[in-house]
Amino acid sequence: MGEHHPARRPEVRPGPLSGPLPERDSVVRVVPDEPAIDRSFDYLVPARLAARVEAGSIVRVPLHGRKVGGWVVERDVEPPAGVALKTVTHVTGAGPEPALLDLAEWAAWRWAGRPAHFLRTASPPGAVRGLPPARDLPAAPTTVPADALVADDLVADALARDRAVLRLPPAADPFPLVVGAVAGGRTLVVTPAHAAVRHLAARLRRAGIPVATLPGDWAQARAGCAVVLGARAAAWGPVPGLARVVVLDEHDEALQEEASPTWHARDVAVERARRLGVPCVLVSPCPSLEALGWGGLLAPARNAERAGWPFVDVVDRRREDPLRSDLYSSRLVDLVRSGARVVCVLNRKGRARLLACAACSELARCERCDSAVEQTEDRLRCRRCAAERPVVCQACGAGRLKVLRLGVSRAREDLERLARVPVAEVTGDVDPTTPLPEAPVLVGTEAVLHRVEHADAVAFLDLDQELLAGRYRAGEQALALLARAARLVGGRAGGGRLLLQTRLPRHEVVEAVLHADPGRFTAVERRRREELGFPPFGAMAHLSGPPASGYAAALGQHLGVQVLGPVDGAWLARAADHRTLCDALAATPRPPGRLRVAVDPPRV
DNA sequence: CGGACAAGCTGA
DNA sequence: CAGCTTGTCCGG
Repeated sequence: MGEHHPARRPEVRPGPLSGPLPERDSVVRVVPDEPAIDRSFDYLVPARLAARVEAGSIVRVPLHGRKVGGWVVERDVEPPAGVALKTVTHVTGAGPEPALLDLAEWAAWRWAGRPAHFLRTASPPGAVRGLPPARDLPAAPTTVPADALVADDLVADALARDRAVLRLPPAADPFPLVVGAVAGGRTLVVTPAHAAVRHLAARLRRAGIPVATLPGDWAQARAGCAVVLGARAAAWGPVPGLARVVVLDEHDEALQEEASPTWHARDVAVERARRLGVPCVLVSPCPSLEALGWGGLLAPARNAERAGWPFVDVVDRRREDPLRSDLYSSRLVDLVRSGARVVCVLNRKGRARLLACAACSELARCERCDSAVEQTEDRLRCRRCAAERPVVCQACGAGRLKVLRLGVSRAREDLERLARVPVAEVTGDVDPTTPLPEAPVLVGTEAVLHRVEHADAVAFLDLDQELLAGRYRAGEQALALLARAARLVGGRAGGGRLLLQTRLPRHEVVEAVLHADPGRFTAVERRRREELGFPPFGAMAHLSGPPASGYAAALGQHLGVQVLGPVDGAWLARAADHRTLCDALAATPRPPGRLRVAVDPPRV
C-alpha cells in the first residue's frame, strides 16, 4: 500500500487551457470478476477516471476482446515489461474496503477458493456511485435497557479484552454487549440469522444508535456508521475505521457457507480483527471448540447461567417396551394434553422412513434396487431410485405394514389423536412467508425451531437421532439445536421446559443442557476431537467431482498430507494444521473440470 | 468464461 | 486440401 505517486513527465506542455500538471496515466492491477480466470491483469487509468479509481473500486476492463467487470486490487503498479496495456473503460463504483483485498487473498488460501469469490461477497449489491454522510453515535449517552440477565461486569470484561469468548445462556440478551461495543467506536456485528439482524437493528435504532444492515445499507456502511450489522456475508461488510468486531451465536452452522468455498464468517471476522489489531468478541450459549481455542472463555456465574437455560426433562426411553416403535412417552402425552404451546421436533420428514410387514416382519424394500423404502401418503417410495409401489409386503403379500421409524407426518396424526387438540406439521418445505397454523401443538423437523419465536415447551421426540448422527460434529450440532430450542422457551424464571426423549440419558450433550453447563460437553468433545485429529485439532478437505481422483493423488504427494478414499467418489485430505493442508491445496494445480474442494466441511 | 488458433476428421 | 469439429491455451 505504498503511497508513491507516478513520476511526472517534466516535458509536458502546461498550456493555459490545461489545469494542473497532467500525470502520466497510472497503472492499476485488476482481478476480473470471472470465476474461471484466477489471476490479475494490469490496465492504464485515463486521467479523466483517475480520481474515481482507488483500491477496491469496481471497474470495467477489456479482456481478450470483451468487456468484463473487475476489482482494482492495487494502484500505481509496475506493469510487466513488454506488455501493451489496455485501458480501464469505466468506473462502476465503490467496492470492497481496501483492507478486505488482502483478506480475500487470505480466505482464498484458507478455503481453497478464489479471491474473486470473496471480493464479490465484499461488494455492494448494485453500483454505488456516491456515498451518504457518515452516521456515528450522537454525543449524548444512550440509554441501555437494563433487562440483561447477565451482570454488566461480565460484558465489561469481555469488552476490555482483545479476544474474548463470551458464553451467554440462551435466554440472555446480547444487546447490552452490542451497545457497549459501539461506545468504543464503529462496530461490525455478524449474526447467523436474518431475523436476528432485523430485531437487533430495530432495537439499536430505538436506542438512538445509527445502524446499517447489510446488504441493503451497503453504501451507508461504506460511508461510515456506528454499527454495521448483517448475516454471514457481513463479515465482508465495509466498515471504515472499524474499532471492534462482534460475532453472535458463533457456534451456529449458518455462519459457514455450504457451497465451496466453505468459508466461515466467524473465522473471517476473527482474522479481519487480528489484521486490523482491533478487539473481537465471540458470543454463544455453547461456544465452539474453534472459538475456545482462539480466545479466553468468559462465562457467567453458575447460578446466572442456570437461570438462562430452561428446565430439562429427560425421558429415558430405555425403560420403555423395546418392541414399541412409537415416540410418545407418558410425559410427552401429558405435556401435549396440558394445553401449553408445545413444539415437537423430529428430524425425519414424511410418514414413515422404515417399515416392516406386520405379518412376516420382512423389511419393506425397493423391488428395483433393494434399498429401504419409505411411506409417503399411501404409497411406498424408494429414496434411492424413486420407484413407487402400493403398500404391500413383497415377501408375503400382506397389506399391513408396521412403522419402525416414523416421520413427522405420522407423528402429527398420532399426536393429534393423543393430545385431543389440533396439531400442525412444519417442515422446511413449508413456505416461510405463509403464517404458521394456529394449532397449540406443532410437530416438525428442526426447521420448526426457525419458524416459531416462542413456546412453553419444546420436545425432542428422538434426540438419539441427533446424538448419534454419523457426522463428526453431531454432538455440537445437537447441542446447538437444544440451545435454539431453549431460546424459544426462555429461562427458568419463565417456566420454560425442554423434554428430551433419549436412550442416552448420560450423553454429554444431555448432561450439558440438564446442568446448563456447556462445558460438560466441551470437555468430552475436545478430548475426542484431539484423539481423532478432527478440526480444530487438524485440518481436512473434502474433494469431489470428476477430476477429484487425479487431484487427490497429486495432493497426497505433499509431506504431511494424508489422503483417504474414495468413499462415494470423494476423497478426504487431512493434515495436522491448516498451514500444511492449505499450502498443499494451493500448490497442487487444479485439473480442468468441476472439482469441489470443501475445507473443514461441517458434515463428513 | 469465451475467442483464437492448431490439430484432427471427412468428403471429393 | 477446404471446411468443419474438437481441444488447448490464454487474456494486460
